[in-house]
Amino acid sequence: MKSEPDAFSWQDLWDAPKRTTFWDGVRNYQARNLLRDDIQEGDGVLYYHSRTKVPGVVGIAQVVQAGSPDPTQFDPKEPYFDPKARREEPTWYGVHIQAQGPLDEVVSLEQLKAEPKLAQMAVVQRGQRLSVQPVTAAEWKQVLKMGQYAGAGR
DNA sequence: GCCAACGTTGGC
DNA sequence: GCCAACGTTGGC
Repeated sequence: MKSEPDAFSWQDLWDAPKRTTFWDGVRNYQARNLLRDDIQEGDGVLYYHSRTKVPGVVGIAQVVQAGSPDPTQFDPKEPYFDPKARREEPTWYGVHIQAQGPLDEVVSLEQLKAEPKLAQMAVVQRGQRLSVQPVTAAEWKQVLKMGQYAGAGR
């Protein structure tokens, strides 16, 4: 999952109540499908900082509740308000995620691109802009290894 | 249903 | 701040 640290950083998630937040505001259909249909409770999350000096994976989170309707689509005061969204059949979804722990070493986009094992990873593909992207089990392991991830709760 | 115009994303 | 990439919009 990509976030711009100016908007909501890894530290913001870490400092949040129960280190948990609802990942809302996604307004892209491909990403919506992932949030609504594919992402399951218990899935691991690579937390990625974009539009920063060194973009890359900074921490590990976990999905603690699978997809549910994103309330901001119904609220005219919200920047993510969608006048076409209907409550009977919500257009946009989000998931609840909880921070597990920071990587010992940030794994930069540059490193991701340089690692042959990650050549197929979504985030290194040209023109890839989705804010939520799939990660395979092998990619997950490799990124944690590169980040010297030492486990949760620190 | 085509496609130009426009808006957004995000690395650089 | 630039601009390539790509999604969306809307006229026709």
